[in-house]
Amino acid sequence: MALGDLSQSLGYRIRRAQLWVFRDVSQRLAPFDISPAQFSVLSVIDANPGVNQLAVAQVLSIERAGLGRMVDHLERRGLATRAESSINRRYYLLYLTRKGAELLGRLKPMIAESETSLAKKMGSRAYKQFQRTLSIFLEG
Amino acid sequence: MALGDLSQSLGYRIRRAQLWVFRDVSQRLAPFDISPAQFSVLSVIDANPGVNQLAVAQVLSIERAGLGRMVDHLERRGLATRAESSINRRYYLLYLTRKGAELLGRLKPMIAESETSLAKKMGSRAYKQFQRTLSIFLEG
DNA sequence: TATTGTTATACTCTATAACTATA
DNA sequence: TATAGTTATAGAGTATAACAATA
Repeated sequence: MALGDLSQSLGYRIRRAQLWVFRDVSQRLAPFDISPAQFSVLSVIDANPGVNQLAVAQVLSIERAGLGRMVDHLERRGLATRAESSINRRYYLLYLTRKGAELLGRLKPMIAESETSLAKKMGSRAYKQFQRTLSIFLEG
Repeated sequence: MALGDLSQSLGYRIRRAQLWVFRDVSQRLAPFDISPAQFSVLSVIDANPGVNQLAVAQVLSIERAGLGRMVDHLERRGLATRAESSINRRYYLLYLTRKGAELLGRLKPMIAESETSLAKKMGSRAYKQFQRTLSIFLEG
């Protein structure tokens, strides 16, 4: 069985690598009922307490409408809160609750394990070079 | 604005790289009303005339149910056909129609352009090393 | 006028299970 | 019993536009 043109496509290989990572991360986070996307939002709020929704959507390069629903979900689970801004009343200031911060603390080792398994699969030398090269995709 | 834990995650960078590639490919294929996933199926059928659906799903690492619907769609558009197997009547033998083969011929240069833009963004040296390293994700 | 967030809609993907027909 | 394919369903992700409130 041949992949045809796909076998020469780096874009397709990146897609397959991403699927591998996504499945690995999903399995490790499943016991906590957290998706990779939810982890990413918790991480950004944790790193930027009081951030507003649009800024989170922009740094993650996702749509604000989808992020709003994600925050609804995190709020319903008691992991994050929306506070009103006294400076700009269009903003919601996002914070992790204590419960959210505690959960994130337990998720971090799972993500670290996933990174380790990825480094093992790729080889640590390639892992480091990839880190450098792929940083260009974090903007835009 | 900080990404928090994500900034140290290669898995997340791979995700962002994949999003970049996906958007680039989608834009280039949009004039033909073809998605990246549809292109991948056309490529595999082209490279393996008479292949059955399960084999296509397996080589692309996707679900057979989803692939069935994709083939429905390609068949309705006159790009692929299902033929009955005289050897094993559970099989559908998949082929590109002439129209499908002609379309694929016009899509290939678009994908090649996307690969070029990716190589330019990453640097050709990294592009080549990535090709080698990421081949491990093509199985399983 | 432009920005932040919400709502609604629709489409795609993904995952699962149950079903058929064939082997 | 196992395999190839279909059908149905539900959930998640994505994209869009229209809208309200605020700047």
